[in-house]
Amino acid sequence: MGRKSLKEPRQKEIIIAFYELAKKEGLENASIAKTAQLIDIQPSLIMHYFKTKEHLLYGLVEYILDKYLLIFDVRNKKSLNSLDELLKVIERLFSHKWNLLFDDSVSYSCYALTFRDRKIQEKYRLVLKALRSKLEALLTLCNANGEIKVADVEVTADLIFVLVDGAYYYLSLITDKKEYNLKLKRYKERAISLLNIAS
Amino acid sequence: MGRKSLKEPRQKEIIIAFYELAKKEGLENASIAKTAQLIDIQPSLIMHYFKTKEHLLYGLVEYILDKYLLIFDVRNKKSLNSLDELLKVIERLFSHKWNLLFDDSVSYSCYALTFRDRKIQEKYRLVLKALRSKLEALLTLCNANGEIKVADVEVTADLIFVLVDGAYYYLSLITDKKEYNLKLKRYKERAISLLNIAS
DNA sequence: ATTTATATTGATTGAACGTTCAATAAAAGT
DNA sequence: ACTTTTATTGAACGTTCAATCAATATAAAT
Repeated sequence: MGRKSLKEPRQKEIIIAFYELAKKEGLENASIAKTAQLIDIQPSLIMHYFKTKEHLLYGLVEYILDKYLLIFDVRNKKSLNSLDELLKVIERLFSHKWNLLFDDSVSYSCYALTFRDRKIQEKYRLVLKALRSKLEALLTLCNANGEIKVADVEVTADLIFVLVDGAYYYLSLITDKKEYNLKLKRYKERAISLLNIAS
Repeated sequence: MGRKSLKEPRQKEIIIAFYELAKKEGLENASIAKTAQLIDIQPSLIMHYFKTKEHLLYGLVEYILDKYLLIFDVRNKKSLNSLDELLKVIERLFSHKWNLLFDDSVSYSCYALTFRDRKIQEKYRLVLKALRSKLEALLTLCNANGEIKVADVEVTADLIFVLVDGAYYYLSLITDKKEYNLKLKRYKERAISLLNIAS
């Protein structure tokens, strides 16, 4: 009995508003009051769904990290062979805009929290490990199918992500489109060269 | 005439205090009042030397970025040949603790500012480009001395920094010392393998 | 000694912060 | 109709924030 709980959808709505605000003004300037104003509710309602601002922050981090894993959702109508799927994933990794909601500023701010918040650190660790595992599995599959020849799939998967993460640290600063695309292409080719694709 | 200006040393003192505070509590929790308290001065004195908090932040970013360039100050008593110097620089790049004052949390927070502050973005761009240029010069020198054989020094210098930046994005999360050192060694060897060192 | 420029203090401002709480509204089950 | 549970409001709390300003102190030059 009693009223039906709106907890889940309301929490998500609040997190999304908080994220939108953080994208516009920076995570450090995103407040509960402003978030509430954005979706026309009272600040106290946010406190009702998240006991503290810290919990709201946890919600945001989870929301963002969940998006990371979507990179591997490559499926579409036509069933791809494993190599095409792998290449498509790598393509996505280096496109970085596979998700329009992605925001670099907020991402790095959240990542910075990792160093002072154990829970957030653990969340990140899990996701980054999961990403590597997924790529590793894909490499193993392609290996078995004789499409690529990778000696150590763990090392290679790791290295590809190192390339991706390192690439964007620098690419984020490059405004010149030509230079940006040239560098991006280089990095991507470097990653693909690690695969030893069977000819 | 009039009193001698203390501007430079005082500003530096304030920036360092602000940095220490940011290291402890996170950049987003570092305030002017707390900084003042740390070095036993009035908050208004900080406002005297930095018109706004924004300017204090600029000071901090410059202070941090200046440290980056110290990686290349490898000189000591014995004069090294160019290859040894190069290897020492790479060693440092992958040690990441060449400077005890370095703090990852504050670094990523500052980097996040890049996306919403043009001036900070420009500062970062300049420094990251300078770092690559310096490594490039070193590679060119070693090439000329026949110690290495690098086809495109620009591409290689860039790639080494991509490896460094990408490596630490993941390494920061690894608490297990063994795994940390193993991964670090891998990344470093991968970078060195790009050099084609003459045997 | 006086002038001049800078250093530093200390009080104060208004706005924004996260959080609390009591009160009311709305919806579900009995 | 009554109970129970959750949703939501709106006012208020004390604290901290960046910033302002007038007043005083200090040190150099004349």
